[in-house]
Order: sequence, then C-alpha cells, then structure tokens
Amino acid sequence: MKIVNESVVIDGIDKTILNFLMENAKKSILEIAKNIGITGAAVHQRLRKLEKAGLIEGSKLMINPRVIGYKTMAFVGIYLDKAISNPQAVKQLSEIPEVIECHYTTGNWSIFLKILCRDNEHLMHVLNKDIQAIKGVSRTETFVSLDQQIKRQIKI
Amino acid sequence: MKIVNESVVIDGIDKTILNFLMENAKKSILEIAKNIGITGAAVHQRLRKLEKAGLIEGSKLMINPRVIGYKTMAFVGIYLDKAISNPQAVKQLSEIPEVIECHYTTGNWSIFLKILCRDNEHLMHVLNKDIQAIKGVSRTETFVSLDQQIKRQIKI
DNA sequence: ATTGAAATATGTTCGTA
DNA sequence: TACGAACATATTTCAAT
Repeated sequence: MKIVNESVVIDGIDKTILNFLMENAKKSILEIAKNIGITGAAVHQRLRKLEKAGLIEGSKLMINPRVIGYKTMAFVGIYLDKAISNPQAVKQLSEIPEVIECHYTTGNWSIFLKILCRDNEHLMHVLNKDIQAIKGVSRTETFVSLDQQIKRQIKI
Repeated sequence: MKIVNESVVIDGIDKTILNFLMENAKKSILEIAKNIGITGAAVHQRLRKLEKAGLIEGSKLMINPRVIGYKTMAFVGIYLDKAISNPQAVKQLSEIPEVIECHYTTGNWSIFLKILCRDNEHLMHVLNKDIQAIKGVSRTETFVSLDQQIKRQIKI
C-alpha cells in the first residue's frame, strides 16, 4: 500500500525506517536494514529521499525537564485586543523562554500557549510579568497540567 | 554557575553539549567538542554522566506531519463523569492514534488533549466516533490550531 | 531501487595525567 | 575531569545490476 501526498510517495519500508527513527533517532542504519532485510546502503538512500521530500524536520535530543527543575507545565489562552497585530504579540512571546508552544487558534482565545515553568511561583511570574506586559494582551486563562499521560508523535 | 537538582549537577559545558544536541541530535560529538574546546572523549564522558542522571530521555526523529497529509491540529477539553476513573479513560484514549498528548488538568476540563488529524472531516470523526465513544466522556470542547508559530524545547 | 565493497567519519574505551 | 591513541562501528559513496 502506498500513500501519495504532495509528491511524496511513502511505502511500507519507508514507514518502518521512519517509525524506528522516530522512536530512537540514534538507531543505526545497519540495524534497521537488518530488521527489514535490505542493505544499509538502501536504507541510507531512502532516508536521503525522505529528507529531500521535506518529510524529515530533523532530530532532537529529548531531555526530561523535571530533572533540571522544570516541573510545572501550563496552558494559557490569551485574549488579544482587536487592534493589536497577532505577529507583533507572537514576536514578543517568542522572547519568553518558558513559552514552548504558541498557536493561533479558533474559538474565544486568539493565542494559545504551552509554557513550562519551574514551579507555581515561577508560573505566576511568567503570567503576571512577562505575558501581561505584552501590548494587546487583555486577559489570560490558565490551566495547569497535573500529569501528562500521553506524549508521542503521530504513527505513520 | 552550577545548577543542582535532584542530585544532578550541570555546568556550562554540559549545557552547551545538551543545547547542541537538543537542536540536532545527530550533531557529532567531535564537532561539539571542537566548539567547546575539549576532546571528543570528554564530551562523550559527560554525555554518559547526563544519561545516567536520567536527564536524557532519548532522541527522536522529527517528521513534518503535513507532508504525509496530517494538516489539522486541535486541542480538546474533556468533561468526564465523576463516576468514571481517569485511568480508564486515558487507557482508551491511548488507543486513538490521533491523540498525541493527554493531560490531566486543573480547571473545568478533566482531561485535555492535543490531537492531529488529516483534515476537518477526519477531526469530526475522531471527536464524534472515537472520543465520544469512551465511557464517562460527557462533553468535549474543541479548538483548532490554525497556525503554530512557536515549537521548541525549554532552553537549558 | 538495491547491492557489496571501499573510503571516510564517528563513537567508544582505556591508560595516564 | 580531561587527554590522546587505539579500536570498534557507522555512515557515505559508487560502480554495477
């Protein structure tokens, strides 16, 4: 079975390669190759094709933020004044290191954030000092993630 | 300056190494070593220490879901019946591949999801068929991410 | 697209400082 | 911790099919 999208053709072998590497980017090409039953050179060539197609965005070392003291994850919905341009606010939000995701969303909020703080006190500071300081931010609504039970990429 | 947390001591060199690899997990140890001004063996040794400390969770190949046709990201707040156990619902949510994050949150919602779908039709199906089918889910509130402007890990 | 083999680059270990 | 050298693996290229 093949999936065709935006001129990218992915077959089952490509999927297997990607799923292995999405789980562990350091898994060796040779190991993957052995598992599939083709040579390392073939896996390598397929990876180059997939990279060229823009399917692969890169690879990231994942760290556990808790171990360096970041224990409070929160989501923040932001009400933005109509007069204020969205890009302007986003530019300032990107300068707050605690902001790890920023979305332009449908619904009541204009902007929706995921932020990561050390503790509740730190969270309060980011909300009241850093985010409220941004021009156009009229009000925010915050909820804290007490526990994250699922964290994964889409299975391809 | 040193940060001490949970018996993990991280100095500036460790931070530099980690920040490089968080950006690109495939960056070679030697390149990082050259940049810092120490040998590859020293970088290697520090990485082993950090791994042992549980700071490193692994490395993941990041793919662009849009290229394989996943273009609609949405957030879903779920109201759960008091009678229903949270873990039971989470177990069933984990069987829906479109659910890429699941949080137990403060506020009105019991559970908060990030889901990734191909399009609005697919999203509707996941909401009405898959999520509503879960026992204890009384109501959901959904908002769609029209554009994600920030996506990063915490800078350490 | 795939192979096998060669060439290059990288990761890993270890004795020493 | 860090070094350098030796060793072990992995990646990358390429001509041939």
